[in-house]
Amino acid sequence: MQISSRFTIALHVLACIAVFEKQLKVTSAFLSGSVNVNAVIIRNILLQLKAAELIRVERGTGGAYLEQPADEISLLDVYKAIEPLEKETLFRFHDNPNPRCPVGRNIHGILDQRLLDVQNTMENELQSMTLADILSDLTTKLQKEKKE
Amino acid sequence: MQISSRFTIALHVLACIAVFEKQLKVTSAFLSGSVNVNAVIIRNILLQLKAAELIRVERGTGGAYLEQPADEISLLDVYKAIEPLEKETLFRFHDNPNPRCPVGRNIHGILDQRLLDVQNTMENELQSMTLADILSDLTTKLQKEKKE
DNA sequence: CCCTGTTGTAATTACCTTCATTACATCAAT
DNA sequence: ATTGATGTAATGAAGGTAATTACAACAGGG
Repeated sequence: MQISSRFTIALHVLACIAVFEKQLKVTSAFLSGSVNVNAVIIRNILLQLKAAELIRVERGTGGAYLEQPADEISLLDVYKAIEPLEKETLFRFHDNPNPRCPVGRNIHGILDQRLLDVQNTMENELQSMTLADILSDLTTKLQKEKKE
Repeated sequence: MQISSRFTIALHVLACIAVFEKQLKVTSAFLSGSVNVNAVIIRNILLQLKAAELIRVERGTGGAYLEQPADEISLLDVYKAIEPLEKETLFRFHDNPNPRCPVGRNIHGILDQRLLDVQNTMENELQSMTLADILSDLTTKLQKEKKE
């Protein structure tokens, strides 16, 4: 099972806002064109990013803007804004192990901590990367493009 | 989006096999009773664990057995046996970013490496834990049960 | 004040994955 | 041959993803 593409879409959206917000009005239609998914999907993602206070969206006139500096928006911030993980655990657990089996009645307690460790490790890695890193990679790539 | 419960089911199954294989015939019906999911689900998981050479399954007579020592079966081995992500990545990517947008035509290349780093970090953590660790936790818990 | 462009939001649809369930062929030992 | 188990296919329900249509709410310009 994979993590939904809405996460990478959100990163794409944030990168677009950072790059274009000074030059033009970054609307859901514009973002829809760059990401190439339906504008309603974009708008829902914008709502989630706004709820997490990562961006600001102008209601009537249109346009999205970063609400925090790029180096303070970590990939974990975006991940948590987008992924509505039930009970916050990455790993789903089978519901009703048999309490009359010594393994069945203990497996949940045993695995919970270890799987949480795995999840925390992953989230720490996500926290170590910021939108600024993405933007830095991007300018590097764009400069390479110019040379050719 | 969460990782399928088939992963924790597989760990439950392996723990049961390790605990019971010397005492009784560990059949899919028995495992189904301990895990509390349908026997066909168990059988399919057993097939995947067998394909990964983690267990052996007796065809006509029935019964599953560990094919490797518990301290050589890492949680990553189980994860890879169960989750059919072989060629795919943990993070799904939106398909067709607009190549005429400077962000759109570069976002994939930029994010790929960073998301792969995150995935590798998670997998390394999974590799550091083995079935023997789970069994050790289990015996500790069972001894505590006895005291009460 | 109304028109226009945009956001916020609901509803519908199609598709995919997970898991439960039924059914049955295959197999090994007695 | 009978028995008890595995291997495997097919179907259905439930839930999530994403596309799409539709429209109310809103802000600014003419």
